[in-house]
Amino acid sequence: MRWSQTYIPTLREAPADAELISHQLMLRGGYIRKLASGVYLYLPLMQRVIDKFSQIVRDEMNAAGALEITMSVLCPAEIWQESGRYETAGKEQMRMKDRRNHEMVLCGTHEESVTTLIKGEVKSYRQLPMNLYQIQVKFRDEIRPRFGLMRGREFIMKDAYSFDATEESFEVSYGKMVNAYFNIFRRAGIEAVKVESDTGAMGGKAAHEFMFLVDTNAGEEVIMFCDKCDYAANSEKATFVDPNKPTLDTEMKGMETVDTPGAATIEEVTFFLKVESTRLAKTLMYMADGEPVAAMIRGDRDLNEIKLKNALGAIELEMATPDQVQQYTSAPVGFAGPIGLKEVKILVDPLVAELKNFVVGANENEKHIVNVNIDRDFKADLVVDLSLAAGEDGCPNCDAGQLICKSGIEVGNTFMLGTKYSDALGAKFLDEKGAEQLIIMGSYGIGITRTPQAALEKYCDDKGIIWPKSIAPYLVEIIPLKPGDQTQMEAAEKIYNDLEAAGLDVLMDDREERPGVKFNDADLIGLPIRITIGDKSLKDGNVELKARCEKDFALVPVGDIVGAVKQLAERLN
RNA sequence: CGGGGUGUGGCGCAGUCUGGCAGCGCGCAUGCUUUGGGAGCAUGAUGUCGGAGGUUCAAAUCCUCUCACCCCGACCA
Repeated sequence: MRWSQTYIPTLREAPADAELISHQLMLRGGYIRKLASGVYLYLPLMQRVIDKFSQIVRDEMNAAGALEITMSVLCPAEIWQESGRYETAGKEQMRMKDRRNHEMVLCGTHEESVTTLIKGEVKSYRQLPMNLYQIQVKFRDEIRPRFGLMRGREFIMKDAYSFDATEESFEVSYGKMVNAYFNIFRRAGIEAVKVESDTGAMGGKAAHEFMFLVDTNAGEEVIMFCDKCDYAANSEKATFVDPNKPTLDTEMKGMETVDTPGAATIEEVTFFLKVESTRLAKTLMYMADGEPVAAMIRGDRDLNEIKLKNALGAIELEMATPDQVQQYTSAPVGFAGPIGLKEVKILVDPLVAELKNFVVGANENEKHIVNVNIDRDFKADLVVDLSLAAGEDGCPNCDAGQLICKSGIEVGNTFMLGTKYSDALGAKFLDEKGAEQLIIMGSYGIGITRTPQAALEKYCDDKGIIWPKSIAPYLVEIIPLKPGDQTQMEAAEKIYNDLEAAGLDVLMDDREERPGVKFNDADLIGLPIRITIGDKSLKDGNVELKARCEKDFALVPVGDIVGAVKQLAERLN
């Protein structure tokens, strides 16, 4: 492709509303433009990136035995109502009515559609296993779209769905997908790690996420890693071994209400009462689907709202407002406790449940109660892990390990759905014995538009993008410094034709621009290899061959360029 | 939804406090010169100042309402 024949509108300055480096580079490099909040247009370079990454995904999915199909973005609301997700998806779901006033959904994922398809087709265990996938646009009315393609309201996703007759067969299917994912990200030049994750609104029994680890503030997820073993989990999901176990009293002491004037926070109370924060239980008031809930966490720990939400089976969970706290505890924020609470469900973290003689709020302004003991002084409705794992916590998987926090961008996910959707929508088959069984399902996503942008958080420098070669829009950029010069252009055309004939993707900057402009644009759009054709080296029959990620260039005779380019590409990421 | 902020030519911004000709840099067009890391000179085009209403002799500027966009939080299949 010649620069003059395509459309690469580079910008000297990034539009002011782009925060992330990757977002700025996408805009400045002429890859994308914004149409509305969370809605982007993909320009020619981006389209090529999408095509290249999609092709890698396609190759590996096909190699794993999955079949490509295309399902409609539109879906009748009824099957979402049947699966129950019409409720749980809530405002996240784009909806519309057709001209007959029929409710339709603009899908953000396709479990309902694909399960409806399968239920009409699969009748026998002989037809299983099966895996169907598509690469298609998705709609999610994100509460807060941001970071360009990282969190849009419309985006492209590869979504796959597996169908199996038995658990054993499902394990194999799931393993194939996990394996395919590692291949995909490796081939795309992106190092992704697999971590345990919460299942969220997808439901099912377990899930994993594939994370691209970054040092920038683009990481929307916090991942906990063990420094000794291979344990890795999203912080939403991570469990841990408590490293700060307090020494426990042997006997229960008598409960006593004490004045704690001005002491509402954990720090203030520990200072005032001169007790360790590990001997104090904080009681956090939440509203779960409109019902008040008290969650008790040891003073030194933070609550994991996902764990709380899951323990309650709640759809909506939010912290109680100060007014609600006053209403349910008869005290201002800071003095809530479990004793005397009425009509409030009490959930207690195990680290609190094991304590003896601990401190809680008294549900009375400026008062706390000391020497409180669970069961004797109050009853928990449920004792369940509610604590957020933190750095330096013990690893839940091995003895010696400590957890470490890292920031990551989710580029893929895999869900063990079990029979949630087949049950809800009635997708059954007959097994060998002629007995009716529910199909066991999995679903598997990869962000086609998100992943390349995520990669840019790492693959860039102060001049611009440095694409991994397999998802770069072109492999090579040729820069004839003087397009008006006949000798230079002859060399440029020969190189251009030779490279194209060798099947390599080439972009030639044939614009009548000054060298500085071309060099800067080349660095900005970030093609892996640059060939500069100028008088300096051409007088000896050479051109300059340079990798975007390296500082030095090599002189290569015009006739040897194809081999030299291939050789250079070989050692680039 | 709560908190903070921004809307002025394609992009980046000044002007708003204190009402008085709508400006600057880049980009764009034409010409000449220039040509190995974002050229110089000259000439030129491009704006319903986000929108609606109001105050005023006069509104980008003051008031009211509204819309869009960004950041933090909640949310995230």
